Amino acid sequence: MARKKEYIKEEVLEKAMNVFWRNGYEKTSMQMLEQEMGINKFSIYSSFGNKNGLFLESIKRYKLKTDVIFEKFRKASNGVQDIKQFFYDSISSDYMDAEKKGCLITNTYNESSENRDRRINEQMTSFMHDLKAEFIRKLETDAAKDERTVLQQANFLLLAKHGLAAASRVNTPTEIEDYIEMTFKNI
Amino acid sequence: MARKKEYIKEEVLEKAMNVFWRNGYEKTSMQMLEQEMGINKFSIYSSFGNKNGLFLESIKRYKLKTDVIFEKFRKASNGVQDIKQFFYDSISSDYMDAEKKGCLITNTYNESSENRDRRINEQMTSFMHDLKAEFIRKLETDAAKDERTVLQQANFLLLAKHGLAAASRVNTPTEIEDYIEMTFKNI
DNA sequence: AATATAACTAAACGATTGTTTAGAAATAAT
DNA sequence: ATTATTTCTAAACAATCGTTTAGTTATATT
Repeated sequence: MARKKEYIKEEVLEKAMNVFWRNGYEKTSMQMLEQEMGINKFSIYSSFGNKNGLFLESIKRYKLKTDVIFEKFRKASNGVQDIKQFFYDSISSDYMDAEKKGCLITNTYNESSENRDRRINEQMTSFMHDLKAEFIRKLETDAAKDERTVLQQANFLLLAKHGLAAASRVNTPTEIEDYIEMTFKNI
Repeated sequence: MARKKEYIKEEVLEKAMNVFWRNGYEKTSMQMLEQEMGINKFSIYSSFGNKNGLFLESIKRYKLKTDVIFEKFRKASNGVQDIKQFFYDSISSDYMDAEKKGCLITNTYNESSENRDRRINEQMTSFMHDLKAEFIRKLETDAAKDERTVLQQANFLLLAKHGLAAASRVNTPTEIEDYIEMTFKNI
């Protein structure tokens, strides 16, 4: 009864996610998205609503993508060592090439958090919450740590991820490795 | 021979610096600056050239402002303990009220670093370089640390400052204190 | 084959960005 | 008091932002 779409929604979404990943939300314009996604603004708006909607879908897709790492992390059973491995996996070139810098969600978190779409904030909050919960679960496997220590270290590791995100943008692999090793030296 | 300025350059610069501090470079518009500085766009441009020039002067002024803390840091003589104290001073309410979040220069560093004015990048690089040099000097006072360890820990602390900048935007004072304490636990 | 509907192209929308400019107001020197 | 020079106000600038819309093209159903 009507014309066919000339693109696959998930394909252009993947491309959009990569643009957001490289440049951040604010620095990504609809013009850039049009070009990189290879479809017209009209098609973007009809498929994703608006820029916020497209970003929201991109974040959800990012979560799916990183879920592989997160599941590996969740299923592992070496306590604190798993967290360290998770840090290394997060910056591994397997799922992140040179132009995609850091963690999309952590980066977004660092962009000024006000005036943002509610649903996007929810996605970020839940991501951070899940991560923290998993940190806590891993830390708790060490019976030597009391509850206060566990919470303290979980917060520390969550913030360390911000340092890692910053590092993966400007520092060398050696410096990044140094940073991770130092972070876990007394955890 | 001519009309008098109706504002004091350093006074309006102080106000501009605070606006940049609160919002970051990109999110600060000339309209906001006009309003907060209390002078016309024409006056801004005749006094500071353009937005970049105004930001550059703001950074220089920020350096002057924080030099008090940095000098205290430099002159102290308790080695690593001084670095920790410097971290605490950096977030103290003495020089930073609730709306100014984190370190202006570290924040700027976290904003995408490309397409920026050369002179601004120089200011930031020199700030980071000076900070790192001082970290190294303090760490070296501990004879137990070999050269490699000193460099490794200096890099770690520099990146930890990014985590602190992120923390000071979203976390509670207790969490921030936890973060600092944990950072220095094994330094 | 005709029709209805969805997806396309491409231009325009109003708002906002940083920057410039024309003209009025003020002041110091003549 | 006139003149020269600087600062002011206020409007406009071109460029870009995210978003919408009018009109054409293609396809599934009748």
